[in-house]
Amino acid sequence: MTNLNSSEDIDYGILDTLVGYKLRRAQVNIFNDFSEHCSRFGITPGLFGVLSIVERNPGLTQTAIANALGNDRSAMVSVVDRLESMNIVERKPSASDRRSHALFLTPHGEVFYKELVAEVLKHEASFTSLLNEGEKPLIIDMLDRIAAHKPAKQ
Amino acid sequence: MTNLNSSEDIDYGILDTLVGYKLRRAQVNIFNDFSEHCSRFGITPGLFGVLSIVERNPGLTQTAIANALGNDRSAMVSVVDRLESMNIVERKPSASDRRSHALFLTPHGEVFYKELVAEVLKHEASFTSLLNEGEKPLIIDMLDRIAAHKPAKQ
DNA sequence: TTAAATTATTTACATTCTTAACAATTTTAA
DNA sequence: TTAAAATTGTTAAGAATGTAAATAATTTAA
Repeated sequence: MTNLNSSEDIDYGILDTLVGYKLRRAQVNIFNDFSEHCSRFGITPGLFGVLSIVERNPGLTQTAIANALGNDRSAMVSVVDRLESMNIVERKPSASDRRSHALFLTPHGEVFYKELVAEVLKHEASFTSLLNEGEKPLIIDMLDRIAAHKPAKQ
Repeated sequence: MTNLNSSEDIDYGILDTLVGYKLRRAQVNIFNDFSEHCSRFGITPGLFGVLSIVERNPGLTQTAIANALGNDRSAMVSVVDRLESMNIVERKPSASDRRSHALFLTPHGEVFYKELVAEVLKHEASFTSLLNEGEKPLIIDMLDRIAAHKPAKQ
């Protein structure tokens, strides 16, 4: 077989040198695997992020969680609606501010989250096995730098 | 100011250890900066990927390009439509297969792409400056591993 | 105490991705 | 050679995600 137009024959040019492109390809792949692992839970990467913050920081408002995750406030509404309909999270009136909702895991949510984390850790281990000694903390450090970088507008 | 609910007070829990989460945050940030740099060209990261492949591999079919970039071929249609409407890319009938279109940069597309790459390289340099000696090839290598990993279905 | 800011929410919209279907064409197999 | 299967570009529909603007309720600041 002559392999015409197969991806092995492709010259990626500058793409092969761009961190942004490589990040994208890696992120898509790892997110797809995450979603496969967690499909039986009905949980996407985005939902898992919210759950993780709520579990470790019970009582936060929706806006605080959105800020923590770099999301827009308005996007939280449907996410929390969904998690509430799954009986995983509940909105409670905030004691200090009657405009806002404090978010908590429900008792079922606590159990659910523990099982979910076990699955997420399997997924993570599968990818971490690709990294050599010391590489995981290093890539996380580099990714933190890239995520925090705010270049001056020009 | 007591900084109530500011992101500094947030416990990210397991998220802080997940390569997938860190990848996501880094990727969103670098893509936003890419888009800002290239907004005057009307080019998104996705369009730039297609242009880069076409420039280095003139005459490829839409499906071959989609495969190279990990996209679905149906998504190529509107992308190529857009690039054609910008007079950057043109579809030509394939000599060997009357079902397919061979893609090429137009003469204007060649000039356009050169200017675009100059801007992309400025963007890239801004982020590469965050990485120490030897870290860029290393992160690209790690990202390649993560992007290529196909865990066995379980 | 008024004016400004913030919260959650709704709505609308643009993107992006998937999936399925289709006609035209090519490839494969009988 | 011919019939069946696969491939190409395309269209259409639906889901997911992100963004932006507007609103009422409430809080904060002047």
